[in-house]
Amino acid sequence: MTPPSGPVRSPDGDGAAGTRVRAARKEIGLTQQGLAAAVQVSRQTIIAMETGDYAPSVYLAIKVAKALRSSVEALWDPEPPGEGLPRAAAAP
Amino acid sequence: MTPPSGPVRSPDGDGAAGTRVRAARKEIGLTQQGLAAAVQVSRQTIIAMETGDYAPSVYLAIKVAKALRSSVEALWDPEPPGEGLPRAAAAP
DNA sequence: GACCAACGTTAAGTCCTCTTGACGTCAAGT
DNA sequence: ACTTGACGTCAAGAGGACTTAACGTTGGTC
Repeated sequence: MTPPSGPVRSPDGDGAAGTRVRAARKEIGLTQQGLAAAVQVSRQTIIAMETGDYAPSVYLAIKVAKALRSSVEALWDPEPPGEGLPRAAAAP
Repeated sequence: MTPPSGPVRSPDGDGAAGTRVRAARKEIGLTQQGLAAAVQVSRQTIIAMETGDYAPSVYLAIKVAKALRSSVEALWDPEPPGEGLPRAAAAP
């Protein structure tokens, strides 16, 4: 069975990252428009990011994490550190 | 002038992230197929990531960074830490 | 009431991230 | 010579990340 293609998305699809982004944004007192301006995207993009199951490009995620004084892993990692050791990569 | 839409990409478009991903992969002795299997994407995706100006989704980037025992910022941040303080976000 | 800021939804369009399949090249081993 | 593994390129297709524009709702102020 062929998996659907398209950008890799959150494994659980519950929009948890969007909730964390919104919380971090409010933590530093930014509006959605303010964050949008800070990272040079449209406000619609910020709304989609906060309200939906959305997978931004890594470059946008980095800009957002910096603007929110956080890190990409803190905002988007489905398995926060301490929840389990990284899976050992298979050797060739 | 309307900017072209589509995923946010590397600001300098020089494929530097791909070079870092490849170096990190070789550092731990993985083949492209091995990394592809570890992060559950196709080998073509890994090739595109390493050889082109490519902006993976943040979720794929996190999986790759973990498999390579690194971090998203280390592999994809165009401005590594220490190159400048984060820009202060505008208050509402 | 009017006005404003902030937010959420809808729509249509452009661009790119992924997928599979196939082919070719290179290097090492037998 | 042949075989195998590793890598890079090309093609076509599906899905979605972004864009602008517009509208509606909510809450606060005057």
